[in-house]
Amino acid sequence: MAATESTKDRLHGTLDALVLKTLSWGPRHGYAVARWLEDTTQNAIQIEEGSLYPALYRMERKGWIEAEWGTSELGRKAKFYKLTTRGKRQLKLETTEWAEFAQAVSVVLVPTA
Amino acid sequence: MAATESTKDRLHGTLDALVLKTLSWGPRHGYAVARWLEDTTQNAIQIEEGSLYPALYRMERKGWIEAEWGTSELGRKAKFYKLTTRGKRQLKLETTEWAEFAQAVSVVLVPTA
DNA sequence: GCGGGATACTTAGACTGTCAAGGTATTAAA
DNA sequence: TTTAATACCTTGACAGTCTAAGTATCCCGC
Repeated sequence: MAATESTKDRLHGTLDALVLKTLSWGPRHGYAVARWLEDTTQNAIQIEEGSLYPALYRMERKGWIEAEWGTSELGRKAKFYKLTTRGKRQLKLETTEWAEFAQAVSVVLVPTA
Repeated sequence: MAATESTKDRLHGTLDALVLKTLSWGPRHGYAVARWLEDTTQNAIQIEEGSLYPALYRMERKGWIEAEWGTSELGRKAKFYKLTTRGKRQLKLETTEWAEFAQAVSVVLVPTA
């Protein structure tokens, strides 16, 4: 509700890159990934759990990340994900693509120049 | 194929703004909208017809644009769309949202600053 | 005058990724 | 003992994109 209805749609095809980038700072469990993204973007980006966990499984299947059970900072059971080599490559690729796409959209939407 | 598979996904929730913006320069028919966007972005943004026309119908239903049959520059029957007042408002809104979203994503992906 | 290519619109169907909303379990605080 | 925060998981719905196929017109070259 807070963010406008359509804001969510924009995550399409970008969520993966955001999660990969978050993990590039070191292993984290899912919940922490979501918190970190919200904090870092001052809630501009909010990730629903129903989007996050499926995304993590997806990326694990693709070999971009690896999971391992551990203990969270607060002493709770948690699954820690870490970036693989392929994940790093993928992150690099998606970052470039995002930059190009964002640039193109900006050219259209804000052409005042 | 040319653009990576995920590039397309990024259009999600952005296509409307792009089309509205295109029409803000004056009425155009669908085909011309697609051409203009491709030209302006040097093919970084490619719009499939199966996405474009449904998007136009959707926005017409929402009252953001209005259609009128006319004749194209090449003397062919074509449906010209023009922005309504509500469409202009919507464009403004989506432009702002896009800027915020893109900013947030950039903060995450390119934090080197 | 005939075929091919660009123009221009339409629609059906599949797919994918996000979301909402529910659930489990543990821990700490109230 | 009840509440809230942490942490994970799952189901089902939905929306918007894509692929792919079709219609029709017009122009050009041969």
